[in-house]
Amino acid sequence: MPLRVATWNVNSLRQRLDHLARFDQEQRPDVLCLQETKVADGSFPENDIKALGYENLLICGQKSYNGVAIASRRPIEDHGRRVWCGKDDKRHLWAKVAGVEIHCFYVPSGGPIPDPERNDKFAHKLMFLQEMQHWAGAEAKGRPLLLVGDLNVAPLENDVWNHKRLVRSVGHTPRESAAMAEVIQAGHFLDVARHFVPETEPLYTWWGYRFAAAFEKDYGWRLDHVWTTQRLAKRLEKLEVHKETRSWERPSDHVPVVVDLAE
Amino acid sequence: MPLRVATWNVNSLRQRLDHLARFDQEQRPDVLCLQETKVADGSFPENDIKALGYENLLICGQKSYNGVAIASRRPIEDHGRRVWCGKDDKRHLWAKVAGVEIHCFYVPSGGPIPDPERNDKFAHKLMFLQEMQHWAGAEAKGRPLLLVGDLNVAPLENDVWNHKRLVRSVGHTPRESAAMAEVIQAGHFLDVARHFVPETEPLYTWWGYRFAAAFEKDYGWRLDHVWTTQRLAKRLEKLEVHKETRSWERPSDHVPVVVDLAE
DNA sequence: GTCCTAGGAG
DNA sequence: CTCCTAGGAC
Repeated sequence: MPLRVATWNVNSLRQRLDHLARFDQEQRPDVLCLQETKVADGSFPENDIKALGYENLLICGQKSYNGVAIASRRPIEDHGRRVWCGKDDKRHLWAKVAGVEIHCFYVPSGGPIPDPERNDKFAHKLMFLQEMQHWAGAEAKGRPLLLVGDLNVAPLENDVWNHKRLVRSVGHTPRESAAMAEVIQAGHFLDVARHFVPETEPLYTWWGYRFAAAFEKDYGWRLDHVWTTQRLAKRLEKLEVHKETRSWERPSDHVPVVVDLAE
Repeated sequence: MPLRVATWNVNSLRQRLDHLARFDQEQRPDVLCLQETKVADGSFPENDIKALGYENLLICGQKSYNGVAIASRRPIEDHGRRVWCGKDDKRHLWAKVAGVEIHCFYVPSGGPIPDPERNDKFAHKLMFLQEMQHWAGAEAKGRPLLLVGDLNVAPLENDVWNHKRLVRSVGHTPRESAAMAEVIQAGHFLDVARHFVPETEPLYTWWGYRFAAAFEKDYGWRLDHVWTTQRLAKRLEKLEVHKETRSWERPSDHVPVVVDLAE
């Protein structure tokens, strides 16, 4: 049995408990990394998550915005979190499970305008990616580490439904793609989804709510990622993007991504 | 085939379209009188209601609060509405169907304190009932008229789950019960539900949301009423309170009441 | 569009 | 508790 890790931006954990239960039943991950839980720690639905069999919980949330959590069936051997850009806005958490350091990230989305001078949120996003780069070079590289989460960047042409149309849109600008490439380089990371699915094929994990037909027309973006350091690369067995959840009733705009690591 | 009329405070029509469809399929009323539609006329879900077979629609709504509607499978021969207490807050509508003048009312709920000096909403409710009394004596009496709706008064002891406890609560005060009795007297109305169900038996049409267990414990109130003038009394066939709808998913706090009039 | 917040109404 | 409004985030 491999170590199975899932990452999912649930867009409000309390609104997604049924989906989480169904997904869990169908995929049975060992570790669940959640983003955008949007719940203060005191209101976290601990019992619901434990009832699914996740006895080991790390939560790092706040009211309304952001928030991450890691739920594990297996013991958590070590854990921690880091504050990014001097803002404790609940975007990162890590847990060591079965010897693997699993990092759960929620990178800022970056606001509407891809210009750090005119848009503080975009500046925050770039700074966040830069801090990730420094951290990757200093701390991640060379360790048995899995980095997952909603990184809010679709770096490749086939990571969005229309590269030409979207290349000036936040999430797919060359500047963000370059920043993401630098994080990968600094940490010697492997982009696991693209390890299994060639760059020539479209691959998406997010379909917006705003256009009702976005999912039917497959107007998607690959914003959710799974990376490993080189030390774990040989243990990769498979990766699946669970697109079907996007057609469930009242879905998250993101779908879960599942990775299996041989033990 | 009798003329079947249903009254239902739906607590937002747009939130209750599925319930309405299910109720309609099971009971097939000829005329549907709705209260608390909470929708402006421009946003009324006309197509959904017509799709159920109600080709004849009267709507009288506004954004957010109140709002009434009459939907009929049979032709509407005449119709109208009256402004009560000088406030055009969408609480009344009437339609003549098969020779019967059907009046749909939504009486103000009356706020929390049963004192017109300290609570303008209670004063408004009492004034509304008084205007109904004048109207009943001047206009309703002696006509073939059916008055239905959420009257927001449970006038008898067994119209609430605990008379003693609730006798000082708005909706069950002696003052409101007396005001309602005066409307009935002025219009020579028959309280149809109590014509079929003895006053010694509890009979409710509303169970609040605030206590989760209100429905299971049967902490109900009879706020929704069906009255006829004497001229229609001999045509009464039956009355049913469709309590089962209160246990459907995401229900209104009120349940529909259905009356059959022989033709 | 679908979340979140808050306040108001019931 | 379940509606509604608005504004904000994504």
